[in-house]
Amino acid sequence: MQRKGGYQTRQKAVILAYLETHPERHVTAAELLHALTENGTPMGVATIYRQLEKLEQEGLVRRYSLDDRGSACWQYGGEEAKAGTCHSHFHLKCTECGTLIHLDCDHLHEIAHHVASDHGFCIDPSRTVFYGICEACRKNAGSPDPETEPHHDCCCRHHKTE
Amino acid sequence: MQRKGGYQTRQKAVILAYLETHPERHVTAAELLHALTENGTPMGVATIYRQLEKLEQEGLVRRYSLDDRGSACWQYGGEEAKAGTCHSHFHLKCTECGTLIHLDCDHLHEIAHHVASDHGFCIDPSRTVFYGICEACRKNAGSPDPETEPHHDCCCRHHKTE
DNA sequence: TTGCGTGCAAAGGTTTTGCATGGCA
DNA sequence: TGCCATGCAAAACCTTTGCACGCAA
Repeated sequence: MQRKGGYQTRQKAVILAYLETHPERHVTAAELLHALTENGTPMGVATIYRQLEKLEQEGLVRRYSLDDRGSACWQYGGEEAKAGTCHSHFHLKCTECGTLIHLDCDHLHEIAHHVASDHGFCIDPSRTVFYGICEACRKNAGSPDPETEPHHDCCCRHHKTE
Repeated sequence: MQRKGGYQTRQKAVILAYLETHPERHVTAAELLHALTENGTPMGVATIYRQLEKLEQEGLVRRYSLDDRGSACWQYGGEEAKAGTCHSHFHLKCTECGTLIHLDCDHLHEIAHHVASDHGFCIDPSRTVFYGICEACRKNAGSPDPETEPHHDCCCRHHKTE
């Protein structure tokens, strides 16, 4: 195995370490810059972008475009992070309040299979984000919509972050 | 009904006309700028963004964030465009070649229902894009992956654009 | 006439790039 | 020693904003 990942530098180690210790977070370049500066290990913005790109190519981190517009963000977890945090499930993002819901649900995996087998398209769950309105915001908006009222009889796990 | 849409200006009409005549396209602000300039009806970038924002608020056009990063794009079709082009189905975007696939599939609508009823989250199909690898690119990459080889026994309609 | 819409240019934020220097192997 | 990585600053992009003027109603 030759030069997998190029040179070993302090900057690369620090970035990876940060992402590793926050496996559930989707971090933007700006947040990373800020966090590492406070961390006592400041570095240039260019370095952050360049290293994130490399780490992504190595399969150690994933890049997302969660914000409707604006900045991209990254998260630890590739093939080598089997213990798995977010690469196996889907994300739901509320366009109202911005809440990000992690949803690990068999129904959704079924869909991915269907699309792959019947439409020839391999969905990448780690890059796909469902946009819509979350439960809380729908209730705040005063449109409970009984037909879609949750009845919580599903075994699927889901939790929120950010 | 008062001032629905404010003043009637040449610029607004031209933008809307362009989107109306290309209902299947997802157009970026830059493309619009270029097209309208060639069209003989040039206008400032700021006007384009401002009008697109208004048209979106009026429900006449939809805003998407299709590109992994970079620019947003817009498409004709809101509540008033019932004949419907893209607001009722899902989009699959190939991260390899950029192809955008429009997929109108019952399985997917079923999923949306499941997520709504069991997880309390109302998915907005018009804003949700599935990322992954399309059939053509998977074959080019030389990884046919027999388990997910398409067998085309699905009645769902799908077509490509852009 | 009133005030929204327009155009231009400047400013905003995110990401990329050029170039000289620094540091890993 | 040979390159790759870094840092800084400038540039590239997309989008928004300020301001004076134009135009719809």
